Amino acid sequence: MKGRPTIRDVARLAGVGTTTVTRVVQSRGYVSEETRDAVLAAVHQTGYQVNSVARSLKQRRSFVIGHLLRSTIPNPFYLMVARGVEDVARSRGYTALTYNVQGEADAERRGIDTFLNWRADALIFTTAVAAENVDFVFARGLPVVQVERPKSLTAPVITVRNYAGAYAAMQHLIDLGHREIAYIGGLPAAETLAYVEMERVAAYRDAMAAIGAAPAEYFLAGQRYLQDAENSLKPGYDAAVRLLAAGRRPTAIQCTNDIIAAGVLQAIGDAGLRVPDDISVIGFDDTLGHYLTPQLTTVRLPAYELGQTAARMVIDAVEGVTPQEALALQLDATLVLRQSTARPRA
Amino acid sequence: MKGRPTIRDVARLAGVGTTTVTRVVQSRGYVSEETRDAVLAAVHQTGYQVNSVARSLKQRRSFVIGHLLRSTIPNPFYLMVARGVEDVARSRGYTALTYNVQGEADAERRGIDTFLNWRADALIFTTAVAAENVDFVFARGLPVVQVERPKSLTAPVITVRNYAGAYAAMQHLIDLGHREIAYIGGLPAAETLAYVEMERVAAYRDAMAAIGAAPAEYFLAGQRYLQDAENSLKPGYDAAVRLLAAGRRPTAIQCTNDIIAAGVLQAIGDAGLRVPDDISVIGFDDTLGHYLTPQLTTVRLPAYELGQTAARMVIDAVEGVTPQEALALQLDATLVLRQSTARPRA
DNA sequence: ACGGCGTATGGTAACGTTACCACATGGCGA
DNA sequence: TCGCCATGTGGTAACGTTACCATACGCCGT
Repeated sequence: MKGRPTIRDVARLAGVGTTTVTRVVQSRGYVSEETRDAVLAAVHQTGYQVNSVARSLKQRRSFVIGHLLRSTIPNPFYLMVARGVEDVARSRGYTALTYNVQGEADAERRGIDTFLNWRADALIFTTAVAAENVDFVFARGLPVVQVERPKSLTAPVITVRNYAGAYAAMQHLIDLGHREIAYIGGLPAAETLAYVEMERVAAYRDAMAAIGAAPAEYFLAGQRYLQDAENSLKPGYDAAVRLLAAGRRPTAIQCTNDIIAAGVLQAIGDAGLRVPDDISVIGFDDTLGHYLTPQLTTVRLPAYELGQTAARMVIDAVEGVTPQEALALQLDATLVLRQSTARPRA
Repeated sequence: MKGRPTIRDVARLAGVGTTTVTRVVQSRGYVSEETRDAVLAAVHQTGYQVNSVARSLKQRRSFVIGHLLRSTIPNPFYLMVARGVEDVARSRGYTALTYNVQGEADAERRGIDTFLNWRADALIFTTAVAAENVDFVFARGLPVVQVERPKSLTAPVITVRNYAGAYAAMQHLIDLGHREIAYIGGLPAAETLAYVEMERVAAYRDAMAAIGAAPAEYFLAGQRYLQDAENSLKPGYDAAVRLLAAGRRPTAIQCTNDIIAAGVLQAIGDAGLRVPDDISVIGFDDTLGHYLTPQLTTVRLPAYELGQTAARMVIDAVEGVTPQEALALQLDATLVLRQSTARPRA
């Protein structure tokens, strides 16, 4: 094996200059039809393929979109975002490459360096870990966008209308006749104003206030409860146990995500109660809802669209269609009605 | 912004030659301590970072491990494999980059081309889509390994002991006293001899034969039932409905994966029966088991270890420690006992 | 005194591509 | 007739790094 054929091999075989081969391969510039055919034949015969490394060195760009995925807990959501990014990137002639960050700021930093050193054209953070990492990239002038949870307050971001989604869920419960609705959420870390949890809680509180009911909120112990499957279930379970043991039992529970809801469902079952007959449960994110018994009414995040939009934004910026400003986009979350909600007992 | 500092900028600032800078950056070769300090200071001052593109061009390799992920259905399993790959790659000085294939042979092909053009040092297929794609890479002499489901019969592969795992599950049911055990699986596409489904079915049949019981198998309609959440649940549900309607109801159902088991659980619930009191259910893969009600007894795949081992194999091959042979490794699957299995009704 | 070796450093030609310039031809309008 | 422009093609110098020499200085053993 003596190395892959280069553009010079092709040029020699076709009896043309290397420049002409480039022109054919990139299909731009003037090339007569016969020359093109000859070159294409030579390409075919040699099995030539561009060396992206050399090309990137010369062009000082790579047509690579770096995607930094947080994915602490193995969560299908991230995979769907990645798909959206990849599909758009591909359709516009770019390659999206994913770097898994596993929720660690260090790893995120390494990922950034990797992509920077590889001259990625743009970066996408799907749930950035550290604001300074995003800022660092943004400050360099590289097109960048944050998906879902903004960390940097200056860099562009595309988020979900969590408030509206959560409010729709609450409205659904209220319309069914519920008044005693509890909320189980993660403790808002308050790192960022727009932190999703905050929006979801706010919607809950506003909805309760609108019907003149007193809120009953339960928050799980902060950051690390979503680390792995084993530990992610227990907090929701425990919270529900406490809730059910309380004097005045709520008729419905709104959860800040499907994983918590799964724990809640199990606690309710273990207490000998039934969903939705005895108590309604509503989730968020639609990561598991479909698989649970009963199937969970939940709020679906537009994961795929989030990815698509993010990719479009950065590529537009790369190509100068849109100057990269600190804009913020929002996509709708949609309430998905399934089996875990019903009218309260009379 | 006039471009990033190059090795020449650093050399000039430190008052040395470019070669010396390289030696410092790569920390190999002879460099006196003072020179090193001077260079490091210059590196620091300029904020220099290697240009991986140029380096790869010169070295004709990239220290990149290309990871082709199938991930048809958003499945946490793939994320865990990816993590294993990345952790090992990182610890050995490589970067793992992931390309999502979405179950399409075309996309897989594009991913291969991308990595080849970028001079990746090795490729990992986590559940390859097409055998010829794997063979193509293998034939080129590039280190490569298939994870979980072998497609190519010649390229190295690392799989799970599905037979043993499935047999352990069966043994568990048998030990509990079950004799009437049904099996719900995907239709073995028979593309490859080692297709996981086949091993799992074989274990089921052998276990049934061992107790002199007649097997009762239900196969779902082939390939596409695992495409998305919406459609993936129904087949298992439907199969269970038919099963329950049959004259002689089984006391236990073994499912070929957790998703099917989730559908089965729902069907059993809708039929007014209880798990595990009326009927035991056992899953496979442990992708959902934990979240379902009742928590599913299932067979856990060593996803993370699979990824780690794959990365080690290819990197060993890259570094010539091990010549890349067509070897096959197997890792153990472990039975996880949870709440969905119990003694049959007396 | 000399050769050899360990240490230390620098110059320069690649790696494979493309940007840029140079050049050639032919047709067309002034 | 001349100049200009569209078309077509090729040579060559980069892009930023590292491999491979070449060179130089001590020190040590013989």
